[in-house]
Amino acid sequence: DLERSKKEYEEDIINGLKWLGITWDEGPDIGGEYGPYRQTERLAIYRKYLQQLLDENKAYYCFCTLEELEAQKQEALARGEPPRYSGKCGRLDKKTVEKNLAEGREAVIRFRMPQQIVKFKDLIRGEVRADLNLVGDIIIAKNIETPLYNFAVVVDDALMKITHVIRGEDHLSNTPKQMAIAEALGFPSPAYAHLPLILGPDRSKMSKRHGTVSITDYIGEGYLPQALINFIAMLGWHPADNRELYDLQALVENFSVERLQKSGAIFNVKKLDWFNLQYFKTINEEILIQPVAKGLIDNHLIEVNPDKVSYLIAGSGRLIDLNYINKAIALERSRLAKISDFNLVAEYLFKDDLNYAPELLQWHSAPWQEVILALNYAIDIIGALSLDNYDFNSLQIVFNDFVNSKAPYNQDKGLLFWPLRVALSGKESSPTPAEIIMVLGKEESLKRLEHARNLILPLIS
RNA sequence: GGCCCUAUCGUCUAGCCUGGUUAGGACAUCGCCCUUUCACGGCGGGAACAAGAGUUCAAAUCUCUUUGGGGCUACCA
Repeated sequence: DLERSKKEYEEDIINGLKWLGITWDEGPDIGGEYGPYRQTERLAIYRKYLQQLLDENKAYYCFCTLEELEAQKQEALARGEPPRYSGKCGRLDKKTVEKNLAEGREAVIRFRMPQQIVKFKDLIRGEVRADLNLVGDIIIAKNIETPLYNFAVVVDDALMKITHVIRGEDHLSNTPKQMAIAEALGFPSPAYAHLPLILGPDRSKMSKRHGTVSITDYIGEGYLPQALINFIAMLGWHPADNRELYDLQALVENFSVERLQKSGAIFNVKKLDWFNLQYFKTINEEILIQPVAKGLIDNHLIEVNPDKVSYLIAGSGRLIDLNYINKAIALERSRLAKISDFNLVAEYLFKDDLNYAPELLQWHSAPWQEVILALNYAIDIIGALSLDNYDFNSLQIVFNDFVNSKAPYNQDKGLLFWPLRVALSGKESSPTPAEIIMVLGKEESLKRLEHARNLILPLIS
């Protein structure tokens, strides 16, 4: 169908498969012995076989109008019968057909469906039987130049020497038709395996209305190919043991058709996220820097500095470099399941005007005086330090020493740490203050603490 | 409606073929620990054989029926 064969769809599919790490030996992008591989480029081939069926009287022209067909269909339905073509035009004599054609009447091509019960062995479902009497003479081409799916794939499978057709269960009922066409053409039928469908949360076939369905979209959402492959594989296949993590190679080594599932599985995003986390944990931070920087730019949190090697915090003009981003990633790593989470969870590190209610600074409704006191202590401590000489651990020790030696903090550390956290991050959940300080640096940290203090001052009467 | 496929925790599933399991694992959820918050991590809990009948000493497992779910029913693929 020309409507669907847009170039961008093709590229979408090819890019998605490549991203997943799936390769192929032949295809529209790399050619091969059995090409061409685009159905739009195989029209001459289909025409030849269409003509063959016509010549052998295994197919015929049908001149019935859409209106007639619709009327018949409704009639059949009303009688509670399966709607199928009456076969009327199949009984036309040769002269009439030629006359009609010569007059330029519109005609589709129908296949004379053998009236029999067929059985075939599906690799997943075992023996499947279908009654072709119920199907009727299906249309296999809109005209000699425009073949339809059920006919075209049969020709393709045979000519391309396809041995196994593995596809969705939604094609199960097409299989007998295709086998009948193959037989009429004198082609052998490939082995068939019909996979269960992936379902949306409402248990119906997963589609656009369920949200994200295309690989491209999952790439955009920051998922890792290993996670998507692993997750989808487990949706329809399961090993005998309890192993969960399989990369593509392990899948290839261990896969077996026998262990394929028969019933449809609901696509559970939470589990996909878990798989992603498993692989995300193993990837090196260096690899994350560029994609994360790109995400920050796309979200207008930072912009590239004219010098091209550093970045500017949007709005404030604070200068940061890749090392800063690197430290930020390390800091938030455990809160990330995928790259795109970073913008949300680490926004405060790339945004200098934090918006939070002053009340958030109060640990268990501590009085404002206490909050001010805590902020002041912190400002003194940090102000006296040269952070270059510290790392997270040694800075944490400085704070711990202070807290342990001073009441009331030795009784309730939150009294000190909570206001710091909020002042530094603007949030109630964040890494520990010492960690944030090591990323922000002395200057920006002090600025944020002072800002918090200024926020409170007017509240004290 | 007709035809076809299918049925174990909320979800993905192991077990079913070759009857005898405390019906196992993972995600999610809940609780506890770690802890200044969150996350990570560790430990633990609750949670399923769709229903009925039959065969059998014994049924998730074999047979039948019912019910549920899904797909197809195009001059789409």
